[in-house]
Amino acid sequence: MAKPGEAPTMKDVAREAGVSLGTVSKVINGIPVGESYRKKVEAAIKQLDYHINAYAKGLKNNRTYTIAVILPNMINPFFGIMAHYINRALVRHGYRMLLCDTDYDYAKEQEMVQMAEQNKVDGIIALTYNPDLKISQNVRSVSIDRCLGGNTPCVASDNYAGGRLAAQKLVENGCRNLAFLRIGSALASETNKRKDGFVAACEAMQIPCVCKVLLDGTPIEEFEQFLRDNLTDGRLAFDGIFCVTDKLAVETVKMLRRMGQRVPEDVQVIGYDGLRTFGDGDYYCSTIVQPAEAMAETCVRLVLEETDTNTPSLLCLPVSYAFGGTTKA
Amino acid sequence: MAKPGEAPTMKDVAREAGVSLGTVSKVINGIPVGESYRKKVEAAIKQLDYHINAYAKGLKNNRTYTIAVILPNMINPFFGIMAHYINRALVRHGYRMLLCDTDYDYAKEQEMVQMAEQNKVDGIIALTYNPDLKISQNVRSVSIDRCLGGNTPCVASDNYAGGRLAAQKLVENGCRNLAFLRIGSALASETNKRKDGFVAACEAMQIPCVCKVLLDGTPIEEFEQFLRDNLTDGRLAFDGIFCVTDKLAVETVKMLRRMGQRVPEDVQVIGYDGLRTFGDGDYYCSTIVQPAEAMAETCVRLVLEETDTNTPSLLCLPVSYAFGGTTKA
DNA sequence: GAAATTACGTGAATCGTTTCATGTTTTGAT
DNA sequence: ATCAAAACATGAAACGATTCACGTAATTTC
Repeated sequence: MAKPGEAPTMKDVAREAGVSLGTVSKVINGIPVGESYRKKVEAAIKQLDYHINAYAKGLKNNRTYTIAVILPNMINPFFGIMAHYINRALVRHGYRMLLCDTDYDYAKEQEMVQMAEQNKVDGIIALTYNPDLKISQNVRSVSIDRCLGGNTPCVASDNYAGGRLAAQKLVENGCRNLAFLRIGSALASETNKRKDGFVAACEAMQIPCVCKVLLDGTPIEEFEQFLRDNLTDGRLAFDGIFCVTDKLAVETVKMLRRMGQRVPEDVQVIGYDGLRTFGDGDYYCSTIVQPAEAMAETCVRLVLEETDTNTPSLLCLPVSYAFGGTTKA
Repeated sequence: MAKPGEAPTMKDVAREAGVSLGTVSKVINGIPVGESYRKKVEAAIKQLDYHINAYAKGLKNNRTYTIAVILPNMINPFFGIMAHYINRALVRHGYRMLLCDTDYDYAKEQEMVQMAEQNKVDGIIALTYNPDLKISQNVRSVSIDRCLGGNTPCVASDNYAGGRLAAQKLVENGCRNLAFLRIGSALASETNKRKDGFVAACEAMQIPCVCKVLLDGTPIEEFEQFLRDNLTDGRLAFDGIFCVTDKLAVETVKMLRRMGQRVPEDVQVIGYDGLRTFGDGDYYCSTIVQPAEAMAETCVRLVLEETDTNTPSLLCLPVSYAFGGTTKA
């Protein structure tokens, strides 16, 4: 060993094994080398407990095998699930994940993108609702659920089809007066298409449909007010509600029950995301299931692959419906 | 700019600004430098859109401002919450988080520790149930909920006090026949103390208490069998159950209801963790709340601080009780 | 106003890898 | 036995940032 406290370097290994630096490098990188040499080097590596210095390697190779994943918040189970599957796919490809939880802070988010660029990550996967996020063209990037423009392809669930599916299921289950509830950013995101698909399906089926959209940050109580405004003699004007997320659906069910409505007997509710309690239990509510694993794998494939002019700028993955007790079926 | 495609280096900045490398370095690191020089350098940096290369910096400084966080699975909300607060605390200290989701795979976990060591992270925070995890003494480390020995201090909620608190609450609420349910690793972990505290409190209060412990991987149905074995004429032998996690508590409530028991009227159930739906809604069940944020901050403080011989090897943070509908209060 | 002192910018050396032109050894053919 | 070709180990240079011994210019002192 070189100095007791210091980590050994390739030079130490070379000295210990009695070979040259280049030979050690070859052994480490699996480049063919004479049998006897390889054995000597391997012995020395074990002997010194040598670990390669990823920073020196990254400096020389200009590759770090690290992908930055930027998302708003890890407490929200949907983001946790995405992070899990993205991590799994990255590890399978020999990459690591630098995870940046932005805490829904746009400034922090932009900082983290810069940090990622400085860190010379090999790519960025961003799940963000920040409309102004700027990602350098020099680094490979993929976004989830929001198109960022530039060279950044976007992976999303098929929000439009999901909206349609929600409407169809509600109508199949006997609903004749529908409502759509959404809370979120005012800006165009793929998420808006949930509404578009829902409304389009309602029109096609000639079913009346009311939309209530709140801006991010509005207290959730405004929905309760909205619902109460549509209540006459204990009867709600809607018998089917599509909520833009499972989280909102769960809140809505609570509000409805507070108002004396029975779910699903009086009103049926469908959410969007496909979340389950603890990841593997029941669904929180009847829901349109996002293909989280497929989305994660698609992101990873895109961020690692060479892009060409044929790379689509938006990839929509198919959704499905899952019964979760807040509809009749 | 040097070459069109290449990222500019400090050398390019120096040339553009007409100063030396050392001056550029000083400006970047906030070391005082003549006003006119600083301005020239700052202009050049903006002009070239220069970003420091974190790998060259890491190589030279032997510090990367990156902490590896190892946890079993990001889908489990408790781990997501811990990751969130750990990330927040790290960012506040100017550090980044390399997150390793091991998917409950011990081999992968050990690999990730090695990867972290290779990557020259400045420290490791590990939340693991692997009894044999080896962490090099050369890297600062902190564990959560399981003491790993060596130089790795452990941060945990006060599991023993939590167990006692659960027993006290159940008895306060009128229970006179208690049970403890646990599923998990056979090996000693801090988590075992939940049982110890619970049992000790029962003895102190002279309340009978039965423990049922299953090994990891056992199908959950075995608990149902256990409960049915304690059912005579529709009456369960227990009127209060403490489950080792909220997840198990939720499953247990489901089983009890399937068996025709009313919760909390016939049987009261308390879990452990303090999880809430979507992070900010209601508790899943009545529960002993782990101080996740305080634990995260303690971990970060420990992993960044210089250790000395006075550093405790185990830090237990206080827990609290939260009502979540599966007890009478 | 000259010498001494301070202030500060400079650039070569360094961190631990990888790469490639070079040199040495081995192999095989004649 | 000799030589050409192939095979393969060698180590200096390079990646980009930091540091520190050095040199130059500005300031102070008597």
